[in-house]
Amino acid sequence: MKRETTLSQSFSDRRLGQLLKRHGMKVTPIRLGLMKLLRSQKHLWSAGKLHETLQNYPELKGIHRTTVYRNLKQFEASQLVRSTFFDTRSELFEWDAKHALEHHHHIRCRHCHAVEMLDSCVVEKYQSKLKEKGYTRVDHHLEFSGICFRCQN
Amino acid sequence: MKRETTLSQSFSDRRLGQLLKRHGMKVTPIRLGLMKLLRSQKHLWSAGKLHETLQNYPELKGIHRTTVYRNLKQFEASQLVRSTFFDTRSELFEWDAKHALEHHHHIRCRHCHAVEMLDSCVVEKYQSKLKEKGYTRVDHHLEFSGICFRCQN
DNA sequence: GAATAAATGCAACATAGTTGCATTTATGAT
DNA sequence: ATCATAAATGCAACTATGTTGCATTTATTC
Repeated sequence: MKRETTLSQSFSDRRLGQLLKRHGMKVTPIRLGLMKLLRSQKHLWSAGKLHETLQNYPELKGIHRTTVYRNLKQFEASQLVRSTFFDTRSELFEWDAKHALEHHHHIRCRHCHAVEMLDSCVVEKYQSKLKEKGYTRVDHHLEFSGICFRCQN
Repeated sequence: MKRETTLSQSFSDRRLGQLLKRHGMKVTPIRLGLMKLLRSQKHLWSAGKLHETLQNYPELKGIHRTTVYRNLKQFEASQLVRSTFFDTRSELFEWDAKHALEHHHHIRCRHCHAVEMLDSCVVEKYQSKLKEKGYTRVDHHLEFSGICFRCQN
């Protein structure tokens, strides 16, 4: 058991390490841990939750919040993650190392806070109208919320 | 001059006071000041900006942040204001005492931060699709940004 | 294995907002 | 008009989220 875990981890680490180097970042245990968490869950980690969860890795216990924030900023600059926000106070990050995620939005359950990814965007076409109003580089932020089927009373 | 100002103020105060009472709130100078600011500008005040601006009224100098936050919460509960947020960290409030504002969104200039109100919503229809996915009470948050014509280099 | 540039930890700070509690004020009843 | 009372306000402290400068440690390159 120990062997498999180690093996698969080191295989994974190698690929993630390459990714970091390709973007001019050094390969550190914290970065690898962050990447694994971000990648493991389809979407949307907050910096706080990532920091908290990393403490479960014994070798990463005690790492500093600041480091998590700084690494997330770098990941974002290198487009390894994208960020968004709901009406929570914190920025949320999702893994997109392969730039494979098309422009999309999410719906979050206001009860259990589960997030689901949505595949289309109804807004993009509308943006041309805003350009007619004189705006350039128009962008938008759109997120949905509701009560998911699991949480219907 | 003094007379007109006082007169118009007291007329305005009376109407605003009625509004407060109708919603079970006492009529206080701070509340009247907040309402006037919110009402005076078409849209979107932050709590901080409201607090700062109220200090210009000599009779309101020194009021406490907490009071502004609490009053805004109450206004929101009474639907005298609506709140939204962009990617700024703070919640923004807009006056809607008459519930006359139809569901709408805004576009904000990423350079000068000016906000313009938009009159239509392309998203509402789409929400029925989300209900088909099992979500109830579906809502959305949508805001646009761009560079307005005044800020094109 | 040493040099060096980057990453991390740490303390301090910033911003936005909240909470409990004591004091003050607005209001309705007398 | 005054009083009782509930609500509003001020204040201090606290929370959450994030940032910055600087000293120390670590990953990488030679």
